[in-house]
Amino acid sequence: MAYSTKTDAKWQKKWEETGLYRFDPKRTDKKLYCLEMFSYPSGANLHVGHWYNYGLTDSWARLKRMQGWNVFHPQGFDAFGLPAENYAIKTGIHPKDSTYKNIETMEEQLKKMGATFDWDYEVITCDPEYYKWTQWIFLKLYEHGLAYRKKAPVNWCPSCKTVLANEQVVDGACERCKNDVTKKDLTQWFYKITDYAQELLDCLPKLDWPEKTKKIQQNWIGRSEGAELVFEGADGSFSFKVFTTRADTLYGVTYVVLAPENELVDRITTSECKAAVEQYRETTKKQTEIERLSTAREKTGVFTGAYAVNPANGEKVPVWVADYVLAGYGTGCVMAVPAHDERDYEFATKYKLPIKRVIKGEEGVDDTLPFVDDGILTESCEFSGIGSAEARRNIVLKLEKQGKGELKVNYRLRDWLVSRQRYWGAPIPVIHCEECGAVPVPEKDLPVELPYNVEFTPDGESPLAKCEEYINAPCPKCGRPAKRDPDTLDTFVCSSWYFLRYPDNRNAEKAFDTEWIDKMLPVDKYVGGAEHAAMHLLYARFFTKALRDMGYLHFDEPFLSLVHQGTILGPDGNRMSKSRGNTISPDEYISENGSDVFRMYLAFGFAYTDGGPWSDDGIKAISRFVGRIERLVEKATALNAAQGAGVNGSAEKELNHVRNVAIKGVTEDAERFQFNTSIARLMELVNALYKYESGSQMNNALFIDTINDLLKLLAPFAPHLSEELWEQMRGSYSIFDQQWPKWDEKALVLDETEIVIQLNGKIKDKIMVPSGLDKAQTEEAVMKDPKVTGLLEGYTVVKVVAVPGRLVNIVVRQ
RNA sequence: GCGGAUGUGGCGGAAUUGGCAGACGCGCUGGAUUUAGGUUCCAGUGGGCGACCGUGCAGGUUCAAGUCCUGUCAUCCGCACCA
Repeated sequence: MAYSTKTDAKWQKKWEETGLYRFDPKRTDKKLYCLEMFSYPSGANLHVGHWYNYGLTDSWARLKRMQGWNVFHPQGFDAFGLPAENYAIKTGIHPKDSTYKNIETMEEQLKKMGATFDWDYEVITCDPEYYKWTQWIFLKLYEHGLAYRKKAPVNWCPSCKTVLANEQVVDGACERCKNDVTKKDLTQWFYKITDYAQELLDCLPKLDWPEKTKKIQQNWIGRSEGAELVFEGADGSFSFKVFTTRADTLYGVTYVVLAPENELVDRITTSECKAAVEQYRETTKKQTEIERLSTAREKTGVFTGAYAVNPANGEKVPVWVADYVLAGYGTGCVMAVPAHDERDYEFATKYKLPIKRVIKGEEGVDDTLPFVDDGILTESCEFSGIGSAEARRNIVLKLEKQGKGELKVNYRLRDWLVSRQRYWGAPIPVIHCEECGAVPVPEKDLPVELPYNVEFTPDGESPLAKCEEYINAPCPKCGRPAKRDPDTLDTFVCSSWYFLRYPDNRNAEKAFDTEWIDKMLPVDKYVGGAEHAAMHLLYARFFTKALRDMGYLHFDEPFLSLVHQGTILGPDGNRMSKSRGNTISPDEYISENGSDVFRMYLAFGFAYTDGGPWSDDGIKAISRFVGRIERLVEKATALNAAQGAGVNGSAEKELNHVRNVAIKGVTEDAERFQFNTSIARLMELVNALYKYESGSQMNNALFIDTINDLLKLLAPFAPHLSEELWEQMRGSYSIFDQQWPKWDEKALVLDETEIVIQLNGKIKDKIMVPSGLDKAQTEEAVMKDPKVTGLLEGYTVVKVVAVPGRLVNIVVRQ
């Protein structure tokens, strides 16, 4: 019977019945935690991306298993989120109902993939048993000062009366009603990830992660060294700090700028300027972040009427408000040095503010303004004549003595806003009491369960706020009537610790057992999309470090080794999308060819981390390859296995050579997620077996033995097929309990090696020499070869470069 | 605008520390099997008649460059004035 979905079903059943992939909790010494980023349970079937991520990582896990590792390979669902809630608003189907239904479908599909997932350890983030502990972590963070409340602007659609996610704002307008979106300040919960900014940066070099991902995180954290300087109001009624990396340009400050959102603006704006400033602030609110931060746009701003004093020289400079200054970065105030900053230069030119040079270029350097490089100070009192680098330090040190400045490291990273004005998420376990303020829900009362009966229609309030039986609760401290926090947690919170829950998913007493997860973690291999390079991966690292500092675990990093799969594009080379009509549905291909053919095509047709365009022709090639293997097994099972032994003649040696090259190649390539070349080595082995089989004499034992190795090497990539053929070869169940083949170094070396002969770097000929010659021997063998002496006639040899086993380059002169 | 990545036959893609460019496969060509088509099996296949030329383009380093250096172009992806 040829391989088909029937084969898939047969073995999936047997694997399940025998519990083949069950993790053995007793063998933690050889544990290997292999994890793919879990998925959102959408209503649709598994798409090619799921297969590419899960199918091939599963192949890697199978390889590791056969190498003797006790692989922990769990799976679960990131089940809270916006799509289910939007779906509910549209159709009236409750998010809980649709989500659990989708999970059921998806589980079924994932099982059909034939992966080694151990479903006993499944985690679903919208289960109260899970989010109970998401809430518990919130309480712990709060207890340790890592969760706090502050005001922050949200996108607000005045017409829908609802808060919008960035992706729901299209060109400054509400996605649904097309009205202008503005900003609204709400008091919201934050996690203090900035406390860990430095450590998150410091630990990056040690991680076995793609360099570009580390770079993204490094940029996201954005450490910059500079200084905080104090500017006082000219009338002495106020003061504020600015952050600058260019303290050396302090004497060139001709104005200062506050972010429009800065609270100081209200206090300092003079009555004559009030109207203009207010109007400017309103316009700013309507800008989307993209518009506001666009470089193409002309800079705008207004004068507040107030003046501040330059702490270095006592000069009076005007205070402006402009939206090119961001409230969330640094102090939200900037000292403007138009002569030495492009943005300030542009702004000053437009509003006719003075421009004062305080830095000269070194000898011969073009220092036309704006001159933003380091140079020599000028017009800067006692600092004139010294270099920028030195001045940056000295100027701050001088101000420090007067209490007007200090050296300071600033990070671009902002605290993580976790409040969402949504229903379908983990409720924030806090009760707001008029007397006692924000009171955390006591641990014993967790989980704060999400009520089922709520009104989703957006009307300006969090859906939970309108649910009377939910929102009203007695204050845990004083017992008086109070109200629950109406918001839910960002779904990134749920996914920031699921890998900690997997190994201990049934624990009803704790989020996880410390001793146990210290054994099970860190995750040894984490595989998922590059789009999570900044946020998810940073948040998960932060959670790990925070929980470590609270003593709940004792490792520093959650994911030791990380791989990003590439993207499979449509056949036209574009990103797959319904609107383009270029989507590929795995289901049709699988029912026609079987899941292993589909998986192997994904393995063979692409460089794993690059991805690329889909091709139907590629899948046919794999189908053919499977047929070739089946016919080999058919031949082998008809043979008398007792005939023949060892590796003797040259044909046998050649087959054995290819076999060992394949073992080495597959072992090393699959290890580093280079599945395409792994399959190529298997194809070579199959070709060699055909060639051997067509020869005049056959050593049955060698042939059969080689086929057995072939099947083992194939097993990770085509698990059902290999298990089936292994059974036909009368191997004992299961092939996945067999030992991974080891290669024989001796068999990798042929008797003779081909050496390339180059003359002045150009290839002229090739000769065979005995293998294993060293440099001098290679040179000798080549130089006395008649072919070479012939080549050299009429030339003078200048130099000979010999590379053993590869080539000899002879440098000659006429 | 800034940052990152990529660029190799007709196509997908291979090439340890710089050491035979194009592994493996698709496609194509030819042959065998077959009544025929398909399937299967075998062989050939970067370009050029050739000396030679070929890894986006132009330089450079080296006995030797797809690989290292400088510049440049194109495509894709992130981030958005970071003071």
